Amino acid sequence: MRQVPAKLASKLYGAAELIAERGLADAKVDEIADAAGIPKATLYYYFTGKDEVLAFLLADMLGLIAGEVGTAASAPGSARDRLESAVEAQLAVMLDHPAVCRALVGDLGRATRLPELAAALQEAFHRPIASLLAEGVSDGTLRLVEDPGAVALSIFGAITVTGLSAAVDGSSNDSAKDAARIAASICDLMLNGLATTPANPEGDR
Amino acid sequence: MRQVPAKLASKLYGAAELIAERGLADAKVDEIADAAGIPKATLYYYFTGKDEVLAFLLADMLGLIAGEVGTAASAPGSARDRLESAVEAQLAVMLDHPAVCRALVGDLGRATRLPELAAALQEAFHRPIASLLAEGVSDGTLRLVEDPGAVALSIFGAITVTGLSAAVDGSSNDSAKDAARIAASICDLMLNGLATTPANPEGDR
Amino acid sequence: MRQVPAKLASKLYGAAELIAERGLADAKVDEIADAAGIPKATLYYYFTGKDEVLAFLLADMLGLIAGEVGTAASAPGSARDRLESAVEAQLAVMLDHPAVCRALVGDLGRATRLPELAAALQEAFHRPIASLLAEGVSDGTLRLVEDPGAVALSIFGAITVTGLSAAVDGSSNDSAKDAARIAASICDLMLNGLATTPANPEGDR
Amino acid sequence: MRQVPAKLASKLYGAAELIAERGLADAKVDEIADAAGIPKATLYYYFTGKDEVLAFLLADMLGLIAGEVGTAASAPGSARDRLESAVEAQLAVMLDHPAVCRALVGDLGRATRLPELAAALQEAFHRPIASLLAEGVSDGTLRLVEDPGAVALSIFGAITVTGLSAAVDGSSNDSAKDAARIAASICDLMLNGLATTPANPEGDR
DNA sequence: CATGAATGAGCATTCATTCAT
DNA sequence: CATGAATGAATGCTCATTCAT
Repeated sequence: MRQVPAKLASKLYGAAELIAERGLADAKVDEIADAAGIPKATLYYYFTGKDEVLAFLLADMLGLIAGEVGTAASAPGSARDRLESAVEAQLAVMLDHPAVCRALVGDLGRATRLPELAAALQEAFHRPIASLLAEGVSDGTLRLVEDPGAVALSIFGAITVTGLSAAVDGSSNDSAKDAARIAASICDLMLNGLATTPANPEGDR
Repeated sequence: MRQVPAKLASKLYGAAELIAERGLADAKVDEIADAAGIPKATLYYYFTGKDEVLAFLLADMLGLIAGEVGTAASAPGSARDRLESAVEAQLAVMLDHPAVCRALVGDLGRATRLPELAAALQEAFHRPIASLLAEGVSDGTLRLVEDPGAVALSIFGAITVTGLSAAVDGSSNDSAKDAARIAASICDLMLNGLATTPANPEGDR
Repeated sequence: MRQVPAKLASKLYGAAELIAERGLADAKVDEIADAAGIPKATLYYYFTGKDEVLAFLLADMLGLIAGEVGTAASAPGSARDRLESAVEAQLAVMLDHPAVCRALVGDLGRATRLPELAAALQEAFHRPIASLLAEGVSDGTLRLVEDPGAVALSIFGAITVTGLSAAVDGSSNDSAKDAARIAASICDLMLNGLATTPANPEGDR
Repeated sequence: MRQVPAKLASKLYGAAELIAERGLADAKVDEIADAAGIPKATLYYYFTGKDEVLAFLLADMLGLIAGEVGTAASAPGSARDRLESAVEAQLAVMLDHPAVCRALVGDLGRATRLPELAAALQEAFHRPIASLLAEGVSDGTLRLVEDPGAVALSIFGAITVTGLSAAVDGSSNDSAKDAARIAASICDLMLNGLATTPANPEGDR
């Protein structure tokens, strides 16, 4: 895989919608090239095959997301506040790039099959949350739970599915506002819970 | 698509693992037929094509899941208790059929593309939760949230992603126990939240 | 091939239109069965295979035609008069059964490949004409030509192509009248020729 | 269907014999490709399917025939002489390309189904004859008949069937001589008729 | 006798990839 | 450096035929 020129990379994003629509496996190289507006053979000049094209696209997208979330997560403030920022950042980036997001999550199943992709997903989405949970326990702004891994996964799932749903829906056109609203809902749920009575001291079950 | 005999349906489940492993697009019809132990042409006698085979499998699985979750959700007891039962039921059925579940979520992207499947998913997973949330507000066991749709989606996401993760992992062999443990974690999170201080009265942001 | 019940035979004629439309090779057994209104497997009860079904249909049709033409050709009268009757009979039967005729002639190419069919065609269409030409020379009503075979073939071709054209066209609904009119044209041509000056005695070349 | 390179076109003629022998429906794409000496996939690069390959071949052949016949028909001389030339030209080209001719007539049934092909046939064979008949009336070398369309069709049929018969037979190896001999027979018939007595003035029937 | 269900064997078509220019 | 033309290797699907009932 040669150094991909920025111009080509940006053109390739034009294919994200296609991938979101058809799925990775069903997106033909011809279609990807057409959607990107470049000759098919040119793809093969820069990439060694279809999979590499897709890997490049996904990696690029994930890098973007990881960056934004990472920034929010490492800002100053309490872990709890930063968790809220990170949730919002994650939703914001998903709603900003709905096609990319659909392509990514739509072929989530591939994560099961491509370890590399699974790791990148973990890095971009899951780890920041897990870290913030731990930090929250340290700085006293979040309580200690029994199975932090499951909780991080739950939060990740809540964000991802809610974000995907909004991305697929696509009816709104103020994505920043949507992200803020949804993030508020999720954070309210995750922080305050739904119970009308405080948890009894003996545990929940 | 002809009426599929029960015997054939059950044989087809033998192909779920394959689909989970390879993904639908990469699972050759020959392989599916082999995995199910039936001649390829017989598949085409009952289904109009590869996609219909998958659609049948997914629909069948979703029906199963919907049944189990529905039973839990409509048992006697407070809505809050039933929510906990439903979460556990959902996780239990996911862990009971890990291959099916992986196939389902693995091709989740298809849900974006097949409205029919999206509707079935909604029916099996999402709606029971949404209903219980509303009932909880009525019977006073769950508090009223601002955006119940987003909350239901979040819970659905938490369960699904956590369940998928456990299904993919597959290291344990007491799935019922796993389901109970994970369900407890999720419910603790969803009911009690993570905040160390009660939500301030002005709202969280 | 079992004795074919008359009822079945008549039903099979319902498939002639289909064969005319699609061609023999492209008419699927399923389609033939559907067109005839009988179960596909029943065809296989009476016939050993697709080809036999087709052979039966074609043979039956040709038998019909041969009979009508034969009757006209063996009526009393001069050979020349009987030639005219035979031409008209042939056209009449073609226009009476346009689908059969199209199926038969449309797959004329098959005659090249199925010797049996070629022989039957010869018998039904070509031989009566050749015989009448010879008889006409004997009874003095038709002149002797140099290559009687070529002439018989020419007449056969003129009738067949003209009849096929009319059968395909299908715009008229008085087939008997059409047949008479076309037959008159052909006979006028074949008997009197187009030359404005009599043939010179040395022959045409 | 892309622009077909001349080289490819000429190679495809190598498959005409095969199509003539087997018929289009029974000629496998593999066999056609083999007979033409090109990879199967290359056929699909230029044509959208098997049918288009045949359509191209037939159209190409018909173009050839139309050219030769057109030349003969537009030479100087009386219409009657040119009719004789055209008949001979048509037979000559049929006997020169027996495989093509057999393929053409063999799938003549297709003409019933492909309007495009029917039009091309009309153009190549039928129209020149019809024109010459009309011109013959004008220049006084051919008499006026009642139904010129039927007569043109009859002549076309006579030539085609006779030519096909000779092409299928294929026993001779001096095709030019054969064409001349058959053409003479047909022209003798068409010009002078078979009647031993002149047509009676009241018409033939 | 007749037929619904099932299938073996084959085939048209697709598509990722190569490579000469 | 970029690409139009060409193709090898699969693969989804069809369809004539069988057979238990």
